[in-house]
This record gives sequence, structure tokens and C-alpha cells, in this order.
Amino acid sequence: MVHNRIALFRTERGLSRKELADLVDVNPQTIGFLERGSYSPSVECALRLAKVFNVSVDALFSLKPFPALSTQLSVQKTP
Amino acid sequence: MVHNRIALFRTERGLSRKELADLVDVNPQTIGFLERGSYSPSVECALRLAKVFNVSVDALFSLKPFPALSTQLSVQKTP
DNA sequence: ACTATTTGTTTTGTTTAAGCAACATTAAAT
DNA sequence: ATTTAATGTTGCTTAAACAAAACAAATAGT
Repeated sequence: MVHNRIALFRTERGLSRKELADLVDVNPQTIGFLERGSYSPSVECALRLAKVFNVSVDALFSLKPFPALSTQLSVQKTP
Repeated sequence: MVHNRIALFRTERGLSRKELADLVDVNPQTIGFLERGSYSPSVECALRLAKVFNVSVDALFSLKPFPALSTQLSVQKTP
């Protein structure tokens, strides 16, 4: 089982699945299946996805679950 | 088409395909198919491979061909 | 030498999963 | 209510992964 941050990165950039699919050159349904973890992509597809987001494959996919973003946030001090 | 450095990393560490396969928990034949580029692995398999070599997936797989090692070497000066 | 025996790699089916195409559903908005 | 955009589902095709067997090369035995 492999975890990913596709939905997170996509929504952060304000992209629909169709728009992302066009950028990655893959079917919109495939993005859907990937986001809800129905299957894990080929490394080729993973490389293309990472390229679109301009991140490493390792930042996008992981064998261990990604920590929730809320646990990563710290309170920002006003200077 | 996706390129990889599996054979390079494996031989550098003095591993046989069977030994690598055991570490990655995959069939030795699969390593063979991957090394000679017959197919590109799932990102899950790629993550496990990268973990064994202790490198990032991006260091092991690429959409563009990896440069030959000989072109990356510079002459070492004796001090 | 000759040939067993091991070790490493490649080939041949077979099974399972990724990816696609087309259709179905949902949501929002007007 | 009907359009439109976004997401979800179903069935099919192709490719990844496996299992087992074939092949190759080196080593050990007698």
C-alpha cells in the first residue's frame, strides 16, 4: 500500500482532476483512482506527476502515511 | 519510457539479482526485467528499491536518460 | 578431462493490477 | 428543472509481477 499527496497538491494549486490529468497526460479517471488510493501508479506516471507539481517523487508518494498537515503547523508569531 | 540505475547501484554494492530481489521483496526475474528496461515498475516497487539503496526515487528513475558515468568523472589530482 | 553441482540470468506462460473509454452520478448554479 | 462542471463506477485492454522452467557460466569431485 502506497500513500500519496496528489489531492492535496492538486487542490492547493486550484486544479480540477481534469486539468491535472491534461497536464500529466493521463485520463481524469486515473487521477481519481490514484487520489482515493485504489491503485498505485507506474513510476513513469509518478515521475510525470511529480514534474507537474515540481516536487520529487518522494515528496508525493510514500510507503508510510503522510502526517496530517494540521500536525505539521506551528503557531506563527507576529514580529 | 523510463530509465533507471538499478543495475549500476546493484553491482556497485556487489549484489546479485537474487540478493537484491530478496531485499526488495520481489522476484529475481522482476529485477532482470527492470534492469534491461522491459517494463517500468509500480511506484511502490520503486520506493522499496530506493529504500534498499538509500537513495531517492528520483536518483534511481528518470524520464530522461541518465548521463554515462564516464562523462561525470573528472581527473583526480594527486595532492 | 568430464560432468555434477551450484549460482546467476533469461525465457515462457499465467495471474493480477494499472490505465483507458464510456457511462452514471452528484453538486451547484441559475 | 436543466445545464454544466466535477467526480465516481463499470467493463475492457495492456502491462507489471509472479512461478516455474530453461539456459549459461563458473566451480568442485572423482
